[in-house]
Amino acid sequence: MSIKSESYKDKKVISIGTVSEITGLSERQIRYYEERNLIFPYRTKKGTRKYSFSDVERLMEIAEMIEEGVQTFEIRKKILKKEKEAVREKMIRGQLNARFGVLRLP
Amino acid sequence: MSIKSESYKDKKVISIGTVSEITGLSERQIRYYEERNLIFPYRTKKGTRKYSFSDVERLMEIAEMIEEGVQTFEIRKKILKKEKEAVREKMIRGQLNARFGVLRLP
DNA sequence: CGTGTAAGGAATTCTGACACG
DNA sequence: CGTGTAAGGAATTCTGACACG
Repeated sequence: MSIKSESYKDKKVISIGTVSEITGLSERQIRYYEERNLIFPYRTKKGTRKYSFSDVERLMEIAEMIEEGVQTFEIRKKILKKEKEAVREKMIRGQLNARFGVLRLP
Repeated sequence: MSIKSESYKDKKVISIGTVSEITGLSERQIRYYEERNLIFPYRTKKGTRKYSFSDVERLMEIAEMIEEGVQTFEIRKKILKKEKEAVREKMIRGQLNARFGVLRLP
C-alpha cells in the first residue's frame, strides 16, 4: 500500500529547470550534488536529467545540511547510512510478510 | 488525508515531451486536446506547458475515448459532468465534517 | 570545496499555417 | 474533426573550463 502509493513520488519526470524553481537551488548546485554522488537523476536518451519528487525532497535536505556547513562527503555518508537502513527495513517486512501474511507497519 | 496525499499527483511539473513519452500521444495531440478544453496545463512565465500526473491520467482516458470514436465535444461534456460530481462530493463531505467531525469516506 | 559565469552546440517548445479528409 | 508536418524563433539543457577562495 504505502509502497504502491509512492509511484508518483518516485517517477523521474521533472527537468532541472523546474527542480531549480521548486528547490530554490541553482542548476549548477544541483549538477554539482550529482557529481558528488548525492543525487541520481534519470538520463533520457538525449542526455537530459529527469528528477522525481523524492529527488526534490532529498535536494532540500542536502541544501539544509550544506547551509549548516556539512560537506558533501559527510552528506554522502549519511545518505548511504539511510539507504542501508531502508533496505534492512524492507527485508524485515518481506520476511514477516512471508511468514505471517501481509501486515501494515507504520 | 486522501486529499493531502495527492499533492504530488496534482503538481504541474512535467513538460510536454515527457508527457508525450508517458502517454504515447504526440505533442500535437496533447496541444490539440488543450485547444478543445479537455486539459489545462500550467504555463510558466516563458510560456512552456507543465502537466501533473493527474493530467497524464486524464490524457490517457481521453486517448481511449478518442480511439472509441468519441468526439472531443462529447469528451468535454463528460469531463464537466465528472467535475460537477466531484464538487458535489466535496461539499457533502465538508458539511458532514462540519457537523460530525472528520470522517473518512471511501 | 562549493558555486558563479561565459561559451558553443544540441535538443525542446511555442505559435500559426497548410494539408488531408 | 483530428492529426501530421515544415518554419522560424525563443528558451532549455549539456559539458568542460576558468575563477574565487
